[in-house]
Amino acid sequence: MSSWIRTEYCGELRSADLGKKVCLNGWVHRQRNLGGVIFLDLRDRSGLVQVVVNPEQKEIYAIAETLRSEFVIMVKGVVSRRPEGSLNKDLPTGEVEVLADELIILNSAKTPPIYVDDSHERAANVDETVRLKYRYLDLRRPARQKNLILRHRVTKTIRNFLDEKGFIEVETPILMKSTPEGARDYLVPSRVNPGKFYALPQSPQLFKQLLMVGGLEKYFQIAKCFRDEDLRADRQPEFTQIDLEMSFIDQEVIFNLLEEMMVRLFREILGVELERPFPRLEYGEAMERYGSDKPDLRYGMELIDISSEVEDSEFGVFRNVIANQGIVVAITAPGCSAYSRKELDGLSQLAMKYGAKGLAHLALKDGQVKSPIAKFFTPQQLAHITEKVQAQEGDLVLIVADEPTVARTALGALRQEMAARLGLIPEGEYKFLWIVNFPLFEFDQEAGRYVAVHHAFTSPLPEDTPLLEEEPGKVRANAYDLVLNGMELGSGSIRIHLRAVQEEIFRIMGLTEAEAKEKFGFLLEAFEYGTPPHGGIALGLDRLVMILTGAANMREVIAFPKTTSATCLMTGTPSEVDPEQLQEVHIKSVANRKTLL
RNA sequence: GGAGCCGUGGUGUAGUCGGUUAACAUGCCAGCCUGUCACGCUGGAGAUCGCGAGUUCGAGUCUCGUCGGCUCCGCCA
Repeated sequence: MSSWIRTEYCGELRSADLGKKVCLNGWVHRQRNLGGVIFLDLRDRSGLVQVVVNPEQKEIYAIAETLRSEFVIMVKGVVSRRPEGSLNKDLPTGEVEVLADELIILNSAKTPPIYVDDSHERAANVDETVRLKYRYLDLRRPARQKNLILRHRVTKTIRNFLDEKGFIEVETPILMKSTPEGARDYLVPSRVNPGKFYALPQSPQLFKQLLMVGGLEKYFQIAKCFRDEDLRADRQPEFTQIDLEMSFIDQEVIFNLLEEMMVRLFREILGVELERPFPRLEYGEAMERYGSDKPDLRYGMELIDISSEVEDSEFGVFRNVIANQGIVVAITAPGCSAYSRKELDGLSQLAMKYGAKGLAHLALKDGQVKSPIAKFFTPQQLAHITEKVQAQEGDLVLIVADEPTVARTALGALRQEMAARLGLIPEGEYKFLWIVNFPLFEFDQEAGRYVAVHHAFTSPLPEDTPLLEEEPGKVRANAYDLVLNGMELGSGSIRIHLRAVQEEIFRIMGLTEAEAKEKFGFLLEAFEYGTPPHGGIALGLDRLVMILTGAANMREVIAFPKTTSATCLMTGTPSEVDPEQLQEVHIKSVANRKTLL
């Protein structure tokens, strides 16, 4: 028998191929046995084509009768035009069919526990537990493959782009040193160094800076990163960054590069033209106007400070908040004046999740302002408020009074919720922006010290460096975030390249000289050997692909993702290991001791 | 660490006020059917209702616990 290796992909056959003798490999997507003729939908990565097996072909007809879903087969035959009236316009290959004259079963298959056929929603509706356990079957679904193929095109486009721009892709270690600050590390015990541990990188940060010291000048990497923190829909414990770093540059160089990269990417992947330059927003302004450092600019509904409108009112809650350096902020939800008590309670609970103590509201209906708190305000005060927030008849004004960050964050969450409920978020729009001038430090109450907002290697803005000594909390950072549609897509900074500055930052963060030397001595030393000014950025590839595919969850764009509890249902990761293995790496587990106590 | 939602044949769901035979669709198996394409028709098998306690004459249904999944807060420089 001649070769069974495919000559064509199923989904690519067209009328132009009529008369061609082809050999196909793939999975039986569906079998339709009409009692005489048998139709097979044969599926491979490229799509489906209909195969016809006629009873006259006795040998292969007998085989075709035994075929079941997901059997792996080889079919040889001639591409033929379908008879008049039996064309399928819903299928790209719908004008043709393959008349089988050879058919062999390469492998049989048990009945799949999930639907591979996603012609209907049922495939996507199968419980995710089952789909994660049988991930290899879930991956056969065209919708899944589409995401992975798009992801491939994204990384390919980015590699080409950065290569054209003179970047060198360099791999950095996966086994590296645990460093303080930041997320929890995944630890790997060392067998040959008893009691010592490697850590998996949270990002290649230090290595990419050392590559700049090493004179590479332009580096990038599609880098796996690991953070042992709790998961979210857009957070996996291992994820991928598009990581890059450049020497002899400033912020503008990075912005230009990234904007050009995004323009290229959205054009090639989605056929969407992005507008440049991307808008820039100061961190403080973003918080004030949107209650978020990653605002979604696809809709308005901005936060409005009404502190001065309410400070003279009879409402004690507002007055107290203002007296204690707090603020009163509001948003206007158009057309929501008829919200029920229950709906308002729901919004109130949302606000409280973000630390707000409550949520006040004003409903503008029947030409009046209706609200449980209306009695504390004069008609004139109410008019001032509704005017300030530009509320009209039929609108609902939501008000949070609290310490500034809490008030804004809570109301920012409400802004997002209301926009979603009211359908104000347009699909197919991509609103990029840069957030700039982040604070360099924030004071961590729990730790009782300053911690870096971005990371410890971020340089302060030159004009703010005089403040380092006296008021570290007021120093702004040479750092920036790239935000897209309310998602933090990337984060970067111009780094410190002077030893003295780096030591000062460590000192402010509460590291003693000895600690700094022990943890980061190699970096400090490197800075003494001609380190160029440098900076860079890292983009979350998974998040980028989520937006490009419209995925609601990161699991949809990762081939083998983890569950919310950081496990893999297919392989059963993580798992216990043999006591011998533990002994070899000098580890004794106390996991069970806790439960016994 | 905390909150919420979910868990019923392979899969997706229904299951009333707690009432004895757990329903429907799809998938699966068998038979019939020569132009279907989510083929059709007929018949059949398939569930101790996630697990464990408790309340009750009686629990898929109520209570408590536990496990798993998902979403969110904290956390994620």
